[in-house]
Amino acid sequence: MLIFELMKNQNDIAVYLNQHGIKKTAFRVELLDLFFSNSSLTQEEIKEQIKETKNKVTIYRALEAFEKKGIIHKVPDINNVMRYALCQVGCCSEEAHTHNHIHFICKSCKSTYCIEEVKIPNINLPEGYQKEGVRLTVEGVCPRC
Amino acid sequence: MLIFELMKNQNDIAVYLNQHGIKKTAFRVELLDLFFSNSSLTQEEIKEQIKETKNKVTIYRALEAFEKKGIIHKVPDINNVMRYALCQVGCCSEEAHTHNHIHFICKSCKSTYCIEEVKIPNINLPEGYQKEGVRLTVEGVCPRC
DNA sequence: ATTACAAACGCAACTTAGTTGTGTTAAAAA
DNA sequence: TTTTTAACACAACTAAGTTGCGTTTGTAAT
Ligand SMILES: [Mn+2]
Ligand SMILES: [Mn+2]
Ligand SMILES: [Zn+2]
Ligand SMILES: [Zn+2]
Repeated sequence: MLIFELMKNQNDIAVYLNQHGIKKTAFRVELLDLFFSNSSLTQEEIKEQIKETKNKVTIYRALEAFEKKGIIHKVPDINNVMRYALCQVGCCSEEAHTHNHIHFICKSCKSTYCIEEVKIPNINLPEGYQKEGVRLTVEGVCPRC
Repeated sequence: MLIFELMKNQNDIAVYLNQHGIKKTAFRVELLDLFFSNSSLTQEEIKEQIKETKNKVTIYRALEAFEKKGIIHKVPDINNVMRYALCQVGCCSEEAHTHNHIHFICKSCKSTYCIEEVKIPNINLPEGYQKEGVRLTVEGVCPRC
């Protein structure tokens, strides 16, 4: 289920935040709202589009809180800049992030997509390696470009 | 074939650099030599261990040259810091990097390994996505830890 | 409604990765 | 030996991300 099917208005967003133990400040409501219309965001892009604050620290601390509560997750960019994207509803929580989808980065428009339809295949490592997490990123051209 | 089987002494290293159109300066010989004894290196780690220069720019430009010539390749770190590792002999060149192995990052000792034995599986993307490159990174604990 | 507490905010100051330009040095080709 | 060009060093810069601290504000208890 996609999260934005649940979010009809600002009030729903505030409730969603409260359910995750996050206070509904004007900025954090606006930030979560912004994630509904963007497949992924960098701190920079957020600063450009958000009205409620221009403070980098405030943005980073909100992102940190959202991630810890299982609302968003990190996606490494093509240039090693961190991007952030929504988690599926019910997928992640304060206890653990459980998604195992791949990420697609468009070389043309620089968008980053969470491709839920494509799961990360099982990887068999050589003797002695203990696997704890896997990241799989595909680069190329997205359908819109 | 592993590159360090070929490199018996400093002179072999110099020849190898020249074959790739890179001048044999004391620093670049020392740098290439350093890669033989390290599974991967960051700019920072290089600066700590190299005697011939402490200049960040010199290091970055050497890494850039090595990568362009197909001698080393980039590996994104767990914290989005770039690491660098040797390419297999005959695998890559000035024309193209052709490796498709996975990378393993040890959470304990922070080492990054190129695991040549494990190839990146084929990924089938949804309609409309054009694949150009794939990165697969596994995090966990390495055999030595 | 008032109060009390913790979460969130804003500001300043900092660290570190990575880049760009320019003049100088030195390796290799002519 | 001379010429060419890659490589180097230095300074100055951009941008990501972090830390500490005093202030403000949301929320829940009284
Ligand atoms: Mn994702
Ligand atoms: Mn590798
Ligand atoms: Zn695109
Ligand atoms: Zn290890």
